[in-house]
Amino acid sequence: MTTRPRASTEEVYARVRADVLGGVYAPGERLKSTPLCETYGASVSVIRETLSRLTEQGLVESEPRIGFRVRQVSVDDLRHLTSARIDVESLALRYAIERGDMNWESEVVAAHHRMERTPMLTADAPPRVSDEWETAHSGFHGALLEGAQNPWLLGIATTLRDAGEFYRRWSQVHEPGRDVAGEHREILEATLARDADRAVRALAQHYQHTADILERALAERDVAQNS
Amino acid sequence: MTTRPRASTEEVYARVRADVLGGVYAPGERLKSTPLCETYGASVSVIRETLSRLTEQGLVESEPRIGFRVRQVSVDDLRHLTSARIDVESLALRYAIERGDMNWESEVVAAHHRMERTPMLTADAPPRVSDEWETAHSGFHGALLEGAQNPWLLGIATTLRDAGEFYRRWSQVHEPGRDVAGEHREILEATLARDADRAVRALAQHYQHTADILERALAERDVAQNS
DNA sequence: AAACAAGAGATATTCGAAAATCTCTGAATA
DNA sequence: TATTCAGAGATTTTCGAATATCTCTTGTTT
Repeated sequence: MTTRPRASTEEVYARVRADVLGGVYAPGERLKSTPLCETYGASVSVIRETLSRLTEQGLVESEPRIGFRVRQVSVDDLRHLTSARIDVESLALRYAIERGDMNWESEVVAAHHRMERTPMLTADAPPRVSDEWETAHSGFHGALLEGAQNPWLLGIATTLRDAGEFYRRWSQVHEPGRDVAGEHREILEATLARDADRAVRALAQHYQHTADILERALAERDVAQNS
Repeated sequence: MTTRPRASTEEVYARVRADVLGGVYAPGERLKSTPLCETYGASVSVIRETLSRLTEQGLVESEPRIGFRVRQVSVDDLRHLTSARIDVESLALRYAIERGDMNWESEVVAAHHRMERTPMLTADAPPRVSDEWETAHSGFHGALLEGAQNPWLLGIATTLRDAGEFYRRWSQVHEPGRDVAGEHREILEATLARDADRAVRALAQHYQHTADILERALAERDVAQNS
């Protein structure tokens, strides 16, 4: 089995994207081509293509003739994003609960299990949310919506999730008292019980809770910056 | 007042995008760089950047190392698209009706007036839907959603609208008996009356009606191709 | 005849230099 | 002192040639 070598552009694109999403660059930070070329070992065309793709996704902002920068964050934007995300994912979850078959259910259960068995925090000091858990978490929410069987809806949900990821990774907050596992269990149970109202309520609360924590962190950061 | 000369990339991008959306290239048609370079008078990097941006939007499909092609269409895809579009726009319209201020109302009325006063069909034989009307039509639906004041939601709606535009322009069907103006008036009236349920119902019917016509045209085209 | 291999041509991709544009500094002017 | 201007340096943008890859034809082998 030969592993077809990926096109360089694809690889560089994936790495830059992961780095932007992973908080390697600060919101609003300029992304100059020359340094990026060195960092990722690619030529200016490849970097440029990557950045314009990310711009199209809203992860990067571009001003023609001036340059690219990581997208800005703000409390207002976070609120809009959260609202849109809750609305769209609720929609998709309802479809999934209505239409999802046994195979979908199994995938959801599997994804949930994977997430539960992945350690959430790293051994660092202070502890960070581990990349593995983030992936598993994303996988669980993705699996839930998969049942809606509408590629357009899924695509939209993914875009919004990525934008949310950006906020989350950047702030790297975590609330000690929060029972995230419990929130997920509630979503899972309601979904398997095919109780759409209850599942959607749980999902919305889950996202709203996260957003509230992020918003507080964001506000604190702004205060710190202005002083 | 100096008109800042747009970056060439931006101009080429806009032209290619308009052409893809406008049905100049058939769904599934390959978009080879060399011919495109000549057509638009740009170098391969500029064309490539344009195509990868359009790929990110879902208007163009790309297979690494093989090339770009105009996105495929299918009855299934149209159904998914329509469903997502109705759901998302309904959401946005509800917010708009709930939150929109007097200024928004005025914009909606203005956009509607503009559309009503623009001739829908060209003088060609057979008559086509005029570009001016398409623009005005798009403007009306855009103005409606503007009141939701959520950039994320608006962005999503725009993406879906563009994809729909692609289907519409490509098939260029029009139903002689259909009272499009009446459908729009109903949406407008219900919106101004702040009757969300009625407005959303009218909007959904409007899109579903269009989709049904397109679906029929699409099915006929497939039959014609397979024979 | 079918399957495979080699090679020519077509095409996508990558590169780095050339050109265009922007930004910032410091001197000249009002 | 504030404003304007010129120019050096930094940066983005564009270009077309060089390279890598794919595709299709033709010929060879089984």
